[in-house]
Parts: sequence; C-alpha cells; structure tokens
Amino acid sequence: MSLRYALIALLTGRPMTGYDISKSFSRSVAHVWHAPDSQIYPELNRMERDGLLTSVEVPWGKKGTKKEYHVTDAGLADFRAWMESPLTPQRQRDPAYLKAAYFDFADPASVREQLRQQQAYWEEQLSMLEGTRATLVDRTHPTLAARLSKLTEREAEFAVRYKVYAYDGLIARARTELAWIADGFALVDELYDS
Amino acid sequence: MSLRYALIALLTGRPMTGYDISKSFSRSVAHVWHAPDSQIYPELNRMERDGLLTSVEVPWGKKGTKKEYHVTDAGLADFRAWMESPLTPQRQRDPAYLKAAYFDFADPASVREQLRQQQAYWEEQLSMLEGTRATLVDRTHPTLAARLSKLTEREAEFAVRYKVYAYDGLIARARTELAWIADGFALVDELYDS
DNA sequence: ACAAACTAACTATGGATATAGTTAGATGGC
DNA sequence: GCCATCTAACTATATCCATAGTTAGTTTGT
Repeated sequence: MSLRYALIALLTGRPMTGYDISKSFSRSVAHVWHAPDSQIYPELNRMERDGLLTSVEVPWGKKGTKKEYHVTDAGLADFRAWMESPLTPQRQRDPAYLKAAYFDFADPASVREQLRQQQAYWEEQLSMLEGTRATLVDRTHPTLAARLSKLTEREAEFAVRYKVYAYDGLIARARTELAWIADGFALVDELYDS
Repeated sequence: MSLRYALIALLTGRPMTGYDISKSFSRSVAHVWHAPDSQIYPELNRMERDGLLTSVEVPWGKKGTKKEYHVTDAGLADFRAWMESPLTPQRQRDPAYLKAAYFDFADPASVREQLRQQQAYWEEQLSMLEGTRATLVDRTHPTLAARLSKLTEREAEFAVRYKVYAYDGLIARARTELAWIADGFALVDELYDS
C-alpha cells in the first residue's frame, strides 16, 4: 500500500509522466522505495480512478502524446492522512540473515564469496546514498529542487532536513551491514584458519 | 523462494508438524523470517510433492493424527545448493524511511508519536533478540539443542557461532534503528522548539 | 539513409504475501 | 458437564511484486 504514497510523494515535487516516475524510481527514489514498471503504471491508473491524481495529455513530438500526472487535493489529503497514521511494523524477512544463521551448511570458500558480494553491494549502496545526500544538502537534487521552489524558506529547510535525516538513516544502515560483513570475514577466518 | 529454505533449515533441527512450524515461525524464527500459516501449509505440501520432504502420520490423542515432516536427502541437497548460491540483493522498501523523508507533511505531534511507536517496537525487538542470543550461546535454545545433539563438538561449535553471528547482525541493526529514531527526536525538537 | 538508443505506456504470467476465516479434535479448569 | 483455550491443518480472497516481455513513436550519430 505504500507504493501509492511513494508515488504521491514523488508527484508533490513536480508533475510527471509514468515514464518519468519509472526513471525516478530506478534512480534516486529507489533508495527508499523500489518498484518496477509493472506496478507503477497500473497503480497510476487506479489512483486516477480513485481521484488521487488527474492526468493531462501532453503532446510529445509530432504525433505522440504522453500523460502527465498531477496530485489532486484529495490525493494530497490522502497522503497527509497516511503520513499521520501509525506505521505497521516491518516483518523481518531478509535472506542474508537466514543464510548467515546456517553458514555451517556451506563451505568456507562459498561463504567468503557471498560475503564479498554482499560487501560490494553495500559499498555501492553506501556511495550512492552519500552522493544523493550531498545533492540534498546543497539542494541540487532535481526532484527536491522542483518542490523547494514552491515553498517558503522555513518550509524548504524542513523538507531538506527530513530528507537528509532519512538518508542518514539509510547510510547508517549500510554502514551497519558493512560492519556485520566484516565480522563475518573475521569469523570465517577464525573458524577455518586456526 | 526463501520460505522453502527457511522451512528446511528449521526441519534440519528436528522433524515437526505444520503446526509446530507455524509456532516456531511466530516465536524465534520470526526474527529472521516471518510467514503466516497460509504460506506455510501450502509450501509444505509443494515441498513434499517436490520430494524435498516426506511426511509421517503420527497419532494425536485417540482419533486424531498429525503429519510430521522430515527433510529428505534431496531436500538437504537442495538446501546446500541454495546455501552455496549467490544472494540476490534486497530491494529497499521500508515505509519508515519513506515516511521520514516526508515528515514535513505531518505535524510534529504526530511525528513524535510515530517515533515513539517505532522506538517501542525496536526496543522490544532488541530485548527479544538479546534473549534469544543468550539461549544460543548457552545452547538451551530448543531447536538448536535438537540439532546439536546430532553433531560433533566441532560441528556444533560452527552451528552455534554462525547463529550467534546472525543474531549479532540483527541486534546491531536494531541498535542502529534506535539510534536513528533518537536522532529523529532531536531533529523534531530542533526544528519546532527553537 | 539507417540503426541504435531512448521515451512512452503498457501487458501477461506466475509466485509471494496478508488478512481473515473454517473445521475438528484435545485438554484443563471449575 | 461444559466452556475456554489449545492443537492441527487447512482454505478463500485479494493484493503485492518480479520477470520478462510488447508496441509504437522520437532522437541522435554516422
């Protein structure tokens, strides 16, 4: 159900087509929420049907058109209501931890290889997150910049601070994962090389 | 697809009925993997059909019977193959971070209330995780104890160390979340009380 | 002139997951 | 004796989500 609100959140910055949204999702927004096209397009249609969005047909080239989605007042009200509502806690469901608990079923070479892969993944995540954080702080992040232009300085300050706060959380999480992976290497070394 | 392997992992400890598994899932194993009955029972049937498990009818009371599931050699081989295979990295999809990035759409009282709820949730998680970790270290954890009895001391040592390692990761993650939540309180105070 | 790459908006299919039940026997307390 | 609660094994329904396409128009480089 959060996909719907991730979409409204994005569209509060600026109106976008489904394609724009899909690109935003695979770029920066994917850091907090990932979704493939096959979820985005149907959800946009449902949201328009439910009156949370309206679409405007915009010409594209000579013959083509594209649909630009705008958040309606009802959509914004719905988003605010969600923002005020309590969070349902996340279920733990992470294959990395499940696997780690049973690493004794794999050989040490394979364990090390998997740790290396996880390490590469989280290091890449971390540098992406830090890069994006920097564009939030200096307000060059495109979607954020579009939204800030419609706000007072005080409001803009709040929007920036909370986004930076969210990214700081993601960065801390990535660092925690990396520290855990480092401990994993140390454990394998201890168990097999001594 | 990991549900299947979470089930085999559990059943390597000791044979269980669907009901036992369901209970294990809502108790300790839920820390690494959560699943409702409606996933567990059909998956057990599919796994038996695929030859990964066999079931034995066991009497229960005077008239009743229950089905006790055992891991087959094929099941164990499948599990080992999964344990050796690379992990597909997890997509970020956490409503808490999505919300945090847009907290400026909610009023500070609601933000504080949501932070308190998150804090309560993670504190409870943390104490559960630490409790379970202790039962792993002293080997009183029931499912672990059952599995250890079939292993050599060296193998048992490995099984325990990896499980403790997994829990240490979960504990570190919980602490990171709590630190992030504390930063959230500080941020709200700074933005609204000055 | 033509191909490659990009923009746009989907769809089809299957598997994963959540919510909320049902049916039936067993056990313990009063 | 009976009620509440527990054990056992499901089912029904709907939504979420991933993978992997399709169709069509646009832009850019050579």
